[in-house]
Amino acid sequence: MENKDKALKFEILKKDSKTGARLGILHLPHGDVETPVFMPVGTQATVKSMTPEELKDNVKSHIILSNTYHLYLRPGHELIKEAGGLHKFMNWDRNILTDSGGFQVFSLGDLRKITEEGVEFRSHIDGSKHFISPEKSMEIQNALGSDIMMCFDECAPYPSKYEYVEKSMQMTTRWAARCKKYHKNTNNQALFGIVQGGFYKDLRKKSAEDLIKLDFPGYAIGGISVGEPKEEFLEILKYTAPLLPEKKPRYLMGVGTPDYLIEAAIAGVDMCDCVLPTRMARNGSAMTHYGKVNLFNACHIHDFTTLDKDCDCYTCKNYTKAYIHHLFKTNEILGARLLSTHNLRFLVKLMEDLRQAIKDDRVLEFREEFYKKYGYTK
RNA sequence: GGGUAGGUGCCCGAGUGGCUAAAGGGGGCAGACUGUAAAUCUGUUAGCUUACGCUUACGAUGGUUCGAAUCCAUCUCUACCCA
Repeated sequence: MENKDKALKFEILKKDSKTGARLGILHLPHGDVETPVFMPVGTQATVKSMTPEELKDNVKSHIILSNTYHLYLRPGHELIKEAGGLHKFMNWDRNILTDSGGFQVFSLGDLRKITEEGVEFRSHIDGSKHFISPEKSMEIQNALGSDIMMCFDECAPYPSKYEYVEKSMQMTTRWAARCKKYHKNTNNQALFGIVQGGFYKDLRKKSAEDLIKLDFPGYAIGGISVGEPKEEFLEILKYTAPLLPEKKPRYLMGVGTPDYLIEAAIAGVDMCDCVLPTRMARNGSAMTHYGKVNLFNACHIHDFTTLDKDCDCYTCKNYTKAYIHHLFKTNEILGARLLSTHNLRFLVKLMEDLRQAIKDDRVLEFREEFYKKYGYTK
């Protein structure tokens, strides 16, 4: 089953006996990554408000995301190539996964026009017109030099009609073949395929089967967590993950609440990413073992306790809720930084704990304990 | 002492006869955020009531009018200018 891609080797160390969860290591050009893993998102060559040192020392992250579309627009992939690649440009010597720009096809709404050839965008910055094809996305990601690249795909909105999703999924598969064909730097960059098919099981199955024929070193589940109810999310997640090759890494795109991460791992997913921890942080909310905490709320004015007594992060070791509340009330940027540190560490640590639970073969117990504390009724 | 401009809801501020419980900011209180068009967005912010609604409200008092934050008179306070 070894394919010719040298950039990635995936090793599965252990499987949980009662769930689909697995413990693994991604061997990548910029070091090993233990899985299941949560990957912080740094769209514009920066995980907002965090330095790479903080990501290493405080968050303890080994892989982050960045974005093709954004970096293509600014500063331009040629400039990043000139800088010596994205790692050097942003001073991050661990792994980087780049999204293909496919999600922008979804999120930019009426700023774009999709054809078989590719997608015509109007820049969200200045309105200028741009065209990204599967080949162009590969060219950009090659120039960026990320360790894992993503195929250019279309992420269908929720809800969407069957006929639309079917056509969209088929095009995504054709685009995947074109990506695969164009991408030559397989020794240094692993290219993942993305399963689409919305919330229709037969389409998910078809998408997975066709992509597997193309033989990618890893597979992502896209088009999920786009506003659907949790039951539908779980249904499609549990259905889709096992369709993907057992021995290859599975990446669930765009998932970042603690419960979704746990459910994803249990379904057999190895990698997740999300903007949620950093965005929530900038907007004043913290994820904690005891549920969500909004630091803007007046109940923290005199609260000189720490954010989360079970957290080992820099913020929780050094600061009180009263202080962080004050920082947000006064619009001080340090508030966003401290909460970003905490939220990212919280999710990275959640995955560390989950990995330990897999080692100890007690994933379901771990989930129950976590949910009980967090306040989930499930 | 004289003159001028003003006093609007927690604050700033629009409003010059009915569509005004009163625009818009700010502040306060809450909510949302899931491959980042997000340090963003949404709701709410006189009192009573589940609600219909009722009661108090635009410095004070009195008046004109079917009807006044808006017009008139007096008083009062503030700012600036002149003595």
